[in-house]
Amino acid sequence: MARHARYDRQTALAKAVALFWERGYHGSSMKQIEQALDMRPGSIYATFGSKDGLFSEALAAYAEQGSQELKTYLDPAESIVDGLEAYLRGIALTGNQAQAKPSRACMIVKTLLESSNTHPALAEQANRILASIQQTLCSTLETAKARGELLASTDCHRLARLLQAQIVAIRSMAERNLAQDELSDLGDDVASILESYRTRH
Amino acid sequence: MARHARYDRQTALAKAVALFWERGYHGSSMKQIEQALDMRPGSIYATFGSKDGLFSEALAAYAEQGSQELKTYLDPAESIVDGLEAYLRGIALTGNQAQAKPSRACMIVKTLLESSNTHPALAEQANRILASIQQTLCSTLETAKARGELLASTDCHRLARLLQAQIVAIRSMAERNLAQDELSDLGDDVASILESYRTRH
DNA sequence: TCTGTTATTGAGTGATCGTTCAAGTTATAA
DNA sequence: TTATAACTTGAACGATCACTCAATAACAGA
Repeated sequence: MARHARYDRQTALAKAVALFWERGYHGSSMKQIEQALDMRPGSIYATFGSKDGLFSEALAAYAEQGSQELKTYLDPAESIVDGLEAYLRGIALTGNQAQAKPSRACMIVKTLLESSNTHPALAEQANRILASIQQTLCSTLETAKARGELLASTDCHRLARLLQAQIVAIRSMAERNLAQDELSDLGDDVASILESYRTRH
Repeated sequence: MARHARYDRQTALAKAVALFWERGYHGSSMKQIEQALDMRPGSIYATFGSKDGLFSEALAAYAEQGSQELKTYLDPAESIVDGLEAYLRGIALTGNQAQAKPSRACMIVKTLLESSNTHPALAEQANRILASIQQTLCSTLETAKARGELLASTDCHRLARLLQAQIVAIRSMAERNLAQDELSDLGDDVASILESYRTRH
């Protein structure tokens, strides 16, 4: 029919995630977006509709890659609870990651805190994503409980909420300029919280 | 000598705290600041120097009132650890507060996450405040340990860091649209983390 | 090669950003 | 009363904001 698109949508989105994650919604100007995506305003608006639309898609993409990251800890683990503890310790590590991330804190939480009183639509999306993650954690914990990893008295909904709070906590504390060992100690301490819900052998 | 100032500096600062806490640095325009403080630009710049200067003073004022709030939990408590647990449960409550707060999340954390890659001076200030709070928590825990409230094996520096992470977690989760009982359950679960560091009687 | 379709370009839109400052107002000191 | 110092005012500044659109370029099918 006609001309090919010069830009790959997924590639552009990945670059948008990096910029928005690093600088936030209000902190990222269209000028910076144009530079980061190597696209001119017309192309950006033709592809994503608006700055809001681009941010929204970027946030969704970030959430998807975040849930994949959790899976990479759960899959090779001996047990689900082992995997969850490894995940908590993993996100507390700063040094050993090959590719430096745009920000240490979670983009979803950054978005929630930034937009809750300034941009209701974004806040609602962040809320929906967090609720979805909590539900995923809950299902994971239910499976662990069915496998006998967790005490029969465990309320998985409550524990999922507590677990999400711990993830938020580590990622936010990681944005501070703490020493590596301080942060990994925190990771250990947080991971050990799960131990009190575990069945003893 | 000359004319009186029409504005009380502390009153203006309190209004600035409310606005910045609610909307963040980038989300608050000078127009909104003028309206919130009922001051014209010239007066604002004569009094606070710049938007940055005003925000910086507002953040410091917020930190001061935040540390006072902790004291109101510690002072009447039977023990230090009781007071800390009451504080954790208290910040998880949304309903019973007389005056509605501008935001549920902590302004210091909001500032840290918003400014870490866009406004180094603000991020540095947020970092310093958080380090100072952690030090205060550490001293408090040291006292509790000296009184025999905490296990002799307790590393107070680590526990202070874990405690601060829990405060950050609750306040950030409070920005979600969770039901009141969900949040208070989280407060209970977080408070119970301290129990494992407590001496048994 | 020509035609139709779609993508890209980038100068330009009005609005708003943080900030300035000359002018006006209100007090005190002489 | 007068002079002077302190404070307030608000129009206006250049820069930047998110966004638009007519012109141009690059492809496909005939």
